[in-house]
Amino acid sequence: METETAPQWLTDEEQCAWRTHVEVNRMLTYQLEKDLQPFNLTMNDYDILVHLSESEDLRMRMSDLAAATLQSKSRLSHQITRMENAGLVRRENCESDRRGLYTVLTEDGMETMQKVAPHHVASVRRHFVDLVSPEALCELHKALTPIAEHLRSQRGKP
Amino acid sequence: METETAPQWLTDEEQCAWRTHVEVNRMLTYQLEKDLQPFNLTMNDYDILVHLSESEDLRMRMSDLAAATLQSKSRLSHQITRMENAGLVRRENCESDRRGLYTVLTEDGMETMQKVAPHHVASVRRHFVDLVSPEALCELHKALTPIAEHLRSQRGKP
DNA sequence: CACCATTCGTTCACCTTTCAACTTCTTAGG
DNA sequence: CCTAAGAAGTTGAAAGGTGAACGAATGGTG
Repeated sequence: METETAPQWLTDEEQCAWRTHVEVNRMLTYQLEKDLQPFNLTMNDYDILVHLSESEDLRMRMSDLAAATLQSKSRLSHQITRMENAGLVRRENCESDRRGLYTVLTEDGMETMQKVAPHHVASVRRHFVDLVSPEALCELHKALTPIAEHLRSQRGKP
Repeated sequence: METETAPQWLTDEEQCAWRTHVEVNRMLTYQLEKDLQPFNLTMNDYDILVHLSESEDLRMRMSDLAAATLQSKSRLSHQITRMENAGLVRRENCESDRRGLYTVLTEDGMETMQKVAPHHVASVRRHFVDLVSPEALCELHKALTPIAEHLRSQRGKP
């Protein structure tokens, strides 16, 4: 049985919007990464520091952190090992579930965070937020919201 | 002399828009990548096939292709080696500049492209384009345009 | 013309990510 | 309880990415 249908190609407007979106993402990632380099941090490092610093007791379970930062457990494990060696975080056993581990933000990690955050925020402003009007930013957010919801609902499906 | 100024933190709206943007990008990349996997292609592969198929004589210089796909020459060189082994492209000497090489789309590469494109477009629709109204997509595009321009102007600066 | 800075693309050594296998512990069912 | 299914996290090997260094070719300048 035939299930093929004519492909629904993108219209010019759609294609243009799509390509811009992809391009912005790649270039933006590149710039933000570059602006963090002087501090010897990657965006992944920074993201993890943010999550930890916003968590109760400055700690998170490995699995939760992996889910929150959208990466595999394996990748996170290697990543945390590196950050541990750099003194930014430390592993700590979990009493209630002895399979589990916490990643805990160290004093050093917190200081690094506080030192770097202003620069990173400035970078986000310079390359993104400050380049569009508050109204446009709001429109952008409104447009992305349904997409974010859809994608969240797709996480780890077939 | 003191050059520090109070950090311009993001407002709640700004932060929310920003985080959504980052999140969408990561999840979207993940989904598109996943939808290409059954065809044994990565987005990088696909992107290169698109660029080549849209070029005159189905060929591009390495440097131009690297610039177009926003990756380092080194990375592209490895990437093309892999794609060459997969039979999708082939390297060809450049007559007018004997330092140079062309990456040329092969017959196989073209067929792969034509086979995969409808699926990829469907994927882009499913996870992005079709989730927002044409008006919202247009707003999105309008909001991103100045950002894209800014970032293009930053390419390879200090 | 001869020179030297520059460009083109590859390579090497090193780091990061992926994937599957593995250990340890928890938990639901009989 | 005991067992089997499954979750938490790590590990190690293989694949992919980075950045500096390199050889070959080009092209503007004196």
